[in-house]
Amino acid sequence: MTSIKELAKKLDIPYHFLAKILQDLVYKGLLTSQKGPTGGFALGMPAKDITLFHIVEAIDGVGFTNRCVLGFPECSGKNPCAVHEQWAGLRDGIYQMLVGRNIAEIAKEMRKPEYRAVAR
Amino acid sequence: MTSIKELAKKLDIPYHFLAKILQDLVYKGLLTSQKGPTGGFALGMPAKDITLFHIVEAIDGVGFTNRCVLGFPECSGKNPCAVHEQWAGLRDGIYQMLVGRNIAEIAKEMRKPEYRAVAR
DNA sequence: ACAATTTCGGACTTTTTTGTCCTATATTAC
DNA sequence: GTAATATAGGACAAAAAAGTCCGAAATTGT
Ligand code: FES
Ligand code: FES
Repeated sequence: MTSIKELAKKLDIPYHFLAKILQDLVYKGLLTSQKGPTGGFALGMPAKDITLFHIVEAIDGVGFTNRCVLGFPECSGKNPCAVHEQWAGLRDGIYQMLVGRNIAEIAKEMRKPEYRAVAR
Repeated sequence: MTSIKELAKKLDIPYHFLAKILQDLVYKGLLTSQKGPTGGFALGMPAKDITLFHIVEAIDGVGFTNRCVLGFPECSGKNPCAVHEQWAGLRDGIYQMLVGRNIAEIAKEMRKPEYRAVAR
């Protein structure tokens, strides 16, 4: 269990700002939380099972998987846009990229101090 | 030359709303414009030369071509993120998809009434 | 020169997103 | 049971984005 206070200090971002993010992630199911002393936040499932796709789903949404990339009302082979075929392949590639990585692996890879989350 | 009035009617979107978009596209170089009667807007270069990439560049920006897809401060082989390699391929695929289509081709393909731009 | 038409660019308003703060509620240890 | 500590959730504020409007400037035809 990690508390907001602790995490906010480590990440050097405002307490209340972080609080809202974490609470949202609890709501989305990615984290669990516990109140009271010794309370805090923890992963909602084993790190091995949390993929980048889960995170993108919680933070940005995954509408890209079924929406037309050119913005047309629907994406289907019935009425394909100019890049429908090409996009189908790329979209699948992105999906595979996201589901193929879990945060247990990633955490292991990212043990270098150079890696710091940053506001886009 | 097409006027705002005419286009707004065809697309069934507010006049002033469209005006701002067109003026922005002139500023970005995608369109040219002329004032006065018989004035209006026209393509800034031959339709054959305007690719989807130009349009994405003008509307959304093309930061995706050199930014880390996970949001880290920089994207380079020196300090690759967990999906840097995979993303490099996909990113290039997207780029090729965008530069490989010009609006002359697309216009020809999209002569069907089913195709209507829509606010996402 | 004048009147009509059309874009230009900034001001303004509204809506959405982002960020902050405060009170309530749950949990723990004593 | 009480005090301390932690998250929950809504209210509030600020900032950004999206959309609207209007007067100015340019162009055309008479
Ligand atoms: S219709 Fe455009 S991506 Fe499928
Ligand atoms: S470092 Fe993340 S995509 Fe290159």
